[in-house]
Amino acid sequence: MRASNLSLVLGEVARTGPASRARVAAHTGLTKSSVSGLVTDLIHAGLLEESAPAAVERGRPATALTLAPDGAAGLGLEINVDYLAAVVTDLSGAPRYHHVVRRDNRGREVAEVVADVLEVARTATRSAASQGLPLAAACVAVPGLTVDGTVVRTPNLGWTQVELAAAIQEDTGLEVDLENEANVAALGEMWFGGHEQDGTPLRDFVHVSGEIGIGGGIVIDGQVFRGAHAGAGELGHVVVAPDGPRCACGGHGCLERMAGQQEILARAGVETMADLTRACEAGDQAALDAVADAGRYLGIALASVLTLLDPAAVVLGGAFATLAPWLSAATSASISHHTGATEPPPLMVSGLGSDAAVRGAAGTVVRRVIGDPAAYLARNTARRVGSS
Amino acid sequence: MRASNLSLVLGEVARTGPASRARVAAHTGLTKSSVSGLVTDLIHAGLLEESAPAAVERGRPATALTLAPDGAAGLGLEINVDYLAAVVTDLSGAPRYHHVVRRDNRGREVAEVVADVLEVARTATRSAASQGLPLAAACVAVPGLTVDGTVVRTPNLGWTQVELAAAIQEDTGLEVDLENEANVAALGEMWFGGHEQDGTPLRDFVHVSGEIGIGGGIVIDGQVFRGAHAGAGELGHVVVAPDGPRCACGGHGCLERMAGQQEILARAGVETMADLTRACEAGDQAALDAVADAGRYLGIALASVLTLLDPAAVVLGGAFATLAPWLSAATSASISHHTGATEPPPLMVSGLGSDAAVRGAAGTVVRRVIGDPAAYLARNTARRVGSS
DNA sequence: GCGAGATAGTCCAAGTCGTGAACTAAGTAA
DNA sequence: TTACTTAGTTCACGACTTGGACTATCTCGC
Repeated sequence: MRASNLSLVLGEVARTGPASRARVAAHTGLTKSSVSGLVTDLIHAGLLEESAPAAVERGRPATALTLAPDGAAGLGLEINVDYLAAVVTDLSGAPRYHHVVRRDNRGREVAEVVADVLEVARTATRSAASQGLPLAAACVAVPGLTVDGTVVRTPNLGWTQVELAAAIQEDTGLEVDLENEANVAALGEMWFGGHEQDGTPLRDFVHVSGEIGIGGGIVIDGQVFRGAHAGAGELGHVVVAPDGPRCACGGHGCLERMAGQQEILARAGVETMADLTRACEAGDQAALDAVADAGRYLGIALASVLTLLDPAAVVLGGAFATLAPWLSAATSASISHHTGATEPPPLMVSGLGSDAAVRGAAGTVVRRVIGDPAAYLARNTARRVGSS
Repeated sequence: MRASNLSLVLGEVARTGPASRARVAAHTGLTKSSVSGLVTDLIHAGLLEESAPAAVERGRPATALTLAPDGAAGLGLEINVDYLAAVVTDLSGAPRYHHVVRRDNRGREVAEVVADVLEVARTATRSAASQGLPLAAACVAVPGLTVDGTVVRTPNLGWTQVELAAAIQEDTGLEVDLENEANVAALGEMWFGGHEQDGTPLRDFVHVSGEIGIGGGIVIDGQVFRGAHAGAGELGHVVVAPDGPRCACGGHGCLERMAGQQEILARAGVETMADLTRACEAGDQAALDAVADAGRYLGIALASVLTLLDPAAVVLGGAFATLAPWLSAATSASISHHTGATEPPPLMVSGLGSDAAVRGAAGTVVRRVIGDPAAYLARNTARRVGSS
């Protein structure tokens, strides 16, 4: 009904940029009159704006419709092993505020870290308010499994059963959603990474995020693939060495055990990722071998991923993006060796690096507004009525 | 609009069996009056029927609504390596005609096999007509990759670029859809296999169909997962032995190369699957070892599948269903060893065996009618008008 | 066996929404 | 200036859903 048509119109403008009512009508299949009505509603709601008519060839010039720069905004937060981050995004997805706090959160009290997150969130909220941006909701990227606003566990932070969403919601007054870091990173990469294939944006791909652990985000037809219990995409624990050593997860021969950061650093004989990069740049053979080894294992895992999921591309993110120059050749060779495909999907390198997850989290919020503007308006007007 | 509401009502009856208008209204969220209107339309269209009122506790007894047994029917066809099959299914999914022709199709001319398929289809069509079942469309299960009505390739039949859909369509006058055998087998298993989990039908699972090759069907939220180029689910070519031998697909160490029928038979030292089953029943150690070995490899592949896709269950079909008694222990152990999960998803055994694919194909047709009855009616009345 | 209560289903007036045609607005090309 | 082209609005109509009133048909308790 009208709700879905509102989204259709708003989504069309969001996708294709400034558009006239007539073009929206043509693209969506609705009639000009319907679009006219829907557009006036969206303008009154403050989500759409008219801008100056563009010069044209023939006929009456079209009045361009654009997403209102102060229509609705999303707050993205990220809790990670060695940093916290916040981003505020407007309807178009453009970042309007960006802040990162570097600090190793391993071993710290959960309450302490949560307090830091609240502080970061408050500062971001104030910035949004001062810019006149109404926050629709917040989304938090967490490096672990989340269910219904609760962090079930984060392997590398050691959290279990933390009611994070409620805490942030109480403090900021915003609706809060928790998401797996690998999943929102994949979405961020899709929306803001600028990847294209045959001229159209990527909508089916696998994103590999190599932070301390190895995560994976599977995106199919523009949607994150979550599986039955929200546990899908755990690329780090695909079996790449059936007779391999025991992994922290309890399995044997997992990718993370064979090609995780700890393993690479140990084999290369260096301490930090920065050291490793320097060693590779200097042509250190041990470092290059260690990275190539990891690339080979990654290729084995990706070979299975490609045959099982048939994605259109693979995007290397996080640490793997940094190591790509010395890693991707080995990975590509390994993929070819294990799939026999003459033309495996392209191996792309992340354009956002570590920002992908926060930006994806913030983007999730505004995409949800675009996906159902009626719901956003209903909530918003209801709140106004309630508070008046 | 009305189209989606018609489907909502019809789908409710299809899911929950005989239901009163009132219950449909309560379940779907529509009002009683809307349901009344929609139901009269569906009855006039011949898709729904009123049956005798059931005895009740208090109040006016409800007139039960059931799917019309002769409302619309689907023709399912299957072309496989060593047989052809046809099934006609009524709206409820019940098979009303079932015919299998056993014959090894390897090495035969494509045209010959297609002629056989047409013959099988004609006989099925006649049977449907004599039962008063109006066929809505046909769906053909093919053991290979299909795109847009064309069989791109079938590894074990050696077909390439066969315009199968057009041929069948011309001969039968039905709309024809081609599907991958493993995918429709998974759907058939879901709809007609009787699998349940916690009292609700399975909707997220992986179906392993071990015929001559090893295929996989991934079902997520009741939908087949196809990937970007319709090539997803190729379980047979997941890497289970990174240093293993070359597979026919060009890769190395694929599951099919390590645990396919040929490999098992060779290792067990027998000629046919029937021999193998007998040997296992007799307790022959070589046979038992061969099957257990295959089970172990299958477990490695499934471990990766479980971590990547997080399904709620795994269903063993085809030859693996037959071998399950001697295979599943090894598979379960191997899964546990490689995932470390304390409670991996249950390993179920197919209830349909080799019938899963044809029944799934026929079911696809009627499910499509239920999913969009308005489209079916539009096509049907248009045809009637056109031919009158 | 008769009314009260309960449940199923229909009917109808009201309101919502998209459609399509006619119309107005605003430009270019000759 | 006229013809043509494209953008956008207005409005009557039709298709649907809704909600309430009304009818139908059963069980239960007296």
